[in-house]
Amino acid sequence: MSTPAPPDTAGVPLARLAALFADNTRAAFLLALLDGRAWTLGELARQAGVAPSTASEHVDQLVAGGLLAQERQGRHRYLRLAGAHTAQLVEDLAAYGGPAAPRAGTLRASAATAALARGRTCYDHLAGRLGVGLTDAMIGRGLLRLDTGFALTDDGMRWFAENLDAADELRGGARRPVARPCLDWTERRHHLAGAGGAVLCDRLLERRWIERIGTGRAVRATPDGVRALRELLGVDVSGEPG
Amino acid sequence: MSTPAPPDTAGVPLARLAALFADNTRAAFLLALLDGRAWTLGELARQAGVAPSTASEHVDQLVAGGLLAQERQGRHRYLRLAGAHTAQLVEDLAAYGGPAAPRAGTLRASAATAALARGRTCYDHLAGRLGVGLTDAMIGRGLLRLDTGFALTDDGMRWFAENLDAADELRGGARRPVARPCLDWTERRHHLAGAGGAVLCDRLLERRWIERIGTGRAVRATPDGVRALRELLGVDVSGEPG
DNA sequence: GCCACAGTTCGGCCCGGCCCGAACAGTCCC
DNA sequence: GGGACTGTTCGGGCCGGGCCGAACTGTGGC
Repeated sequence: MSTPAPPDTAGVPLARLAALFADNTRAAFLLALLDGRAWTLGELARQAGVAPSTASEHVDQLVAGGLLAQERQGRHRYLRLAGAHTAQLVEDLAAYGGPAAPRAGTLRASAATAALARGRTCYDHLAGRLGVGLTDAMIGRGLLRLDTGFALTDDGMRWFAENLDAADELRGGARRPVARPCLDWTERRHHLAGAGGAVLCDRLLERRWIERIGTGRAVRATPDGVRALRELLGVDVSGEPG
Repeated sequence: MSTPAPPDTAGVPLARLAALFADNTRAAFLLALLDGRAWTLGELARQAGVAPSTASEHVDQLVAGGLLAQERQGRHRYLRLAGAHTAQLVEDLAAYGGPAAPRAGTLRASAATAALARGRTCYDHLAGRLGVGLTDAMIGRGLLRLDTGFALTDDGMRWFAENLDAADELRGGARRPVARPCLDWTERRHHLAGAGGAVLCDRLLERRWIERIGTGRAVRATPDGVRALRELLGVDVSGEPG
C-alpha cells in the first residue's frame, strides 16, 4: 500500500489560503457576506454576475477552505462567513487594498457607496462615519483608550454594563478580545470591533436606535437613536445635513 | 484621445492584493522577509528554489503591488517588506493558515523548526515561546492587560520608560499602536507587537540579552539576558532544559 | 581589458483555473 | 402528478500565469 501522496494539500499554506481570496468572484462573495448575514447560493451568484454552476464550485472551495459555513434548508443552500475570525481577515485584506483610488465608478454606484460611507455594519459591528463617530465619542469621554493600545477603560466597562446591560457579554470571554481596532476602508480610521463592538451594534439595532436601509449593509440612526446617543455620548449621528 | 482603458487595474482590489500572496514562490519570499531584514534577489531565489529570472519577475510584482520596498546597491537588488503594516498582514494570513498540520516534514526541517519555536523575530518584535513567555510575564506583573483589549497599563508605560529607556518611542506616536496582539503560529497564543514589541526586541538585542542564531530569524537568550530578565520580569527564558 | 557575478528581458512551453451550457437531482407549490 | 425553481455535476473551451534557458546589461575585482 504505497500512498501515492498525502491526499490533502501541497505548497505553502499561506499561498493556498490566499488563493481563495485571489479571484474576483470569490472576493465578491466574501465582501457581500461581510454584512454578517446568510445568503443563498443564487443570491451570491447574481450579486457577482456568474452562472449558478460557477458559483456552486466557488462556494465549495470556500467551504472546504474553512472560510464559509453552510446550512442547507430545503432546496436552499445558505452561506455565511465561518466566524468573526474570518470576517476580520476579510476586512484586514480589504482595508489594506487601500484608499483604492477615488473609484471612477458610475453615478448610481457612488450613491450606493455614499450610503455605505455614512454607516454600515462590518460583520457584527458598526463602521462608516457612524462607527467612527461613536468610537471617537467614546474616546472623548474616556471610555476607550488608544494611546496605550486599543482597550476599554474601567469607566468604559461600567458604561457598557449600565447603559447597554452588557456586563455578561464583556465579562465572560478570554476567547474574544473585548475591544479591537478595525480599520475602516472609507474613513481610513479605526473603529471599535471585538466583543464590545458586537454588543454595541446588537443593542442599538435591538432598541431600534439604528436601522438597516433596504437589504444591504447600510444602516442609519433613527430619530430615537439620534436623541439617545446625544444623551449617552454627546454625539450627533443624524447623518449629512444636506 | 480615447483612453482605451485605465492602464492600471481591473477587478476587485481584494482579489488583486490576495493574488500577490497566492503563489508558492511569492509566499516563500514574504515569509523569508518576515525576519525584517533586506535580502538580495539571489538569496530569495535560492531560498525558494527557483531560477533568478523567475525570482526577478515575482519581485517586480510584489514591488509594484506595494508589498516590498527595494534598494539597489551596485549589482545587488535588496528587498525588504514595505513596512510594519505589510508585515502584520503577512503574519495575519500565515497565522490564519492555522495549526498547519503537524507538518510531516523531514527530520532536519523539524530541527530548524524547533529552534524557531523556541524564539524568533517576527518582523520587528519577538515571537515563539520566548515572545509568548515575556508577554505572559508582563501580564502577570500587571504591565499589560488583555481583559479589556490589548493595552499597556500605566505601570507598563513606566516599566518601559524606567527599564528600557523607551519613553520616547512610546510617547510620540498616534501613528502606530503601542501594544498590539500578534498571533503566534507555533504557540497559537498572542504576544506583544506594535511599537512596544518593537522597542522591546530592539533593546534586548542592543544589550545583547538575546542574540540571533546563525543568519535566520531564530534567537535565543544569552546568559546575561537570562539573568536580567529573571530580575526584571521574574521569568525564565533559558530555553529547553534538555 | 578580461573574467566572474548579479540581475533582467524575452520567447516558448505547459499546466491549472475560471467560465459556461446542458443535463440531472431534489424541493416546494398548485 | 406537473411545473417552476434551486442547486449540482460534467464536459469542453479558453486564457492567464508560472517556469525555464538563453542571451544580454551592468557592476566589481584582478
